[in-house]
Amino acid sequence: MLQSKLFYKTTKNKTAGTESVSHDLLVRAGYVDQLMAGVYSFLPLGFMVLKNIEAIIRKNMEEIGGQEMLMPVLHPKEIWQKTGRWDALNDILFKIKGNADKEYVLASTHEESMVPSAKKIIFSYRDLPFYPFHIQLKFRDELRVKSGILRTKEFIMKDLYSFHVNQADLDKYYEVAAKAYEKIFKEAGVGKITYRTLASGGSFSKYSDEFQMVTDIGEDLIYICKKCGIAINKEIKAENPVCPKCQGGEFEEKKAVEVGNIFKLGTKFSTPFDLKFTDKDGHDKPVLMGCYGIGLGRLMGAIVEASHDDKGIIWPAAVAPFAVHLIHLGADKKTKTSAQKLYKSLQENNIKVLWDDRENKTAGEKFGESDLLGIPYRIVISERTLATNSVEIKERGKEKAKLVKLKDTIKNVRQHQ
RNA sequence: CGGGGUAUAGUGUAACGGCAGCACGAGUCGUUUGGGACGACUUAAUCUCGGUUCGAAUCCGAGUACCCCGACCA
Repeated sequence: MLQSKLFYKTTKNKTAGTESVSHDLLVRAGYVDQLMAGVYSFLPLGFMVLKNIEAIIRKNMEEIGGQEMLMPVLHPKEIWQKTGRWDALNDILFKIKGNADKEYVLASTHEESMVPSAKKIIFSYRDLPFYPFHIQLKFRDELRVKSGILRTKEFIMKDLYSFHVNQADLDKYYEVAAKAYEKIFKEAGVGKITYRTLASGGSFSKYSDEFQMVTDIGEDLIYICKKCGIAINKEIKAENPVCPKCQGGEFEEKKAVEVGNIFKLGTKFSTPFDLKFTDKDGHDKPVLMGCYGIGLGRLMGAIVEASHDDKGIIWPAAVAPFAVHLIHLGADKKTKTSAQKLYKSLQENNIKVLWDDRENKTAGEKFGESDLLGIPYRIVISERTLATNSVEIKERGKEKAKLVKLKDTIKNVRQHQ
């Protein structure tokens, strides 16, 4: 991608009226654009990051048997009345009216549309288990939006729903899903600061597991067990003075943001929709369900909260919009030609590269913007480096740059990927 | 929804009740090119409605929007 053609604009000025770092940086660096409170566009750069996050999630869901599908956002009122959530979620549900005053819901989650589909597919124990998932927009009229893309009224979420013949099968799969979640956060570059956290199950069950990323802007307080590394949410800490996993008692208190949550739904939704199956013994039994969510935009914001410095964002390689930020300095033809060649060569080797091909920009401007954008590798090519047939490679977030022979550039970048 | 704050060019900020200015950005031309260049010219703003006043960006009232704190959530 040529930077001169990229649909974005950065600014040196701090975004007015923003408190959180991710909000400020993502706006300033041209990743997102706010349309109103809690509603954002993902500009090309931001969309690239979002798609990278999505790809990691999709891959891991498919690895545990997930089948991706797409569900409607526009729901009829009746299915929400059936589960009681037309009233229960009244505060956050967007209810809209169509022709002839017919009422609809902009879906805030998708059990209500998933279960009716399952009812047409699942009849026998032979039809179970199933693990459909989807990645799409959901709407919640949050009473208060917060911190840029960390809490919004419209957000992209992955939800996987699992259907089981009995509790043992649900319990087993729940652990499989939890492992997949740990893998997702690890692959997204935040595994070391994201903790599986025992939390309240809300209206679904006694307990659920949250995945909490430690950052100062976090809204939740979690207690991390120093012995085994799992955590407990403050909301249920009083009930669990010792670690429920290893019985250890020493905790470290941290602020964290919830980037994922998994629930055992049990029969919460199969009962109202009368979703049942015929078991081996010939009797009808209710299907047991689990649900497993991750907010993609929130994860993106949380990553920025956890990974930045005073100059800008520092993307983990797996989610970065580009692997390499190529910068040429100086106006001489030879430098630009060499940069052009390197750009082509990187592309031919399937290394995602953003080339700052702009003229009339000083080194300072290019470097400053590069730091703000946060692409993992910065490659500088200039008269100075070309004097030794080299380029300069610097990792974002590290102080030192190194000179690498031009012909070894690709190899060098590869090694670090 | 309760509480607090803010509202001026694209962005960030000034202006005692008396000529709306500065910086960045953007545009044209020229000169520049290793950490946020230089010169010349240009572009563009007082949230809305009402009130007070000779006169309102400024004071008052209402509305709206945004940010922050609380309850809730991915």
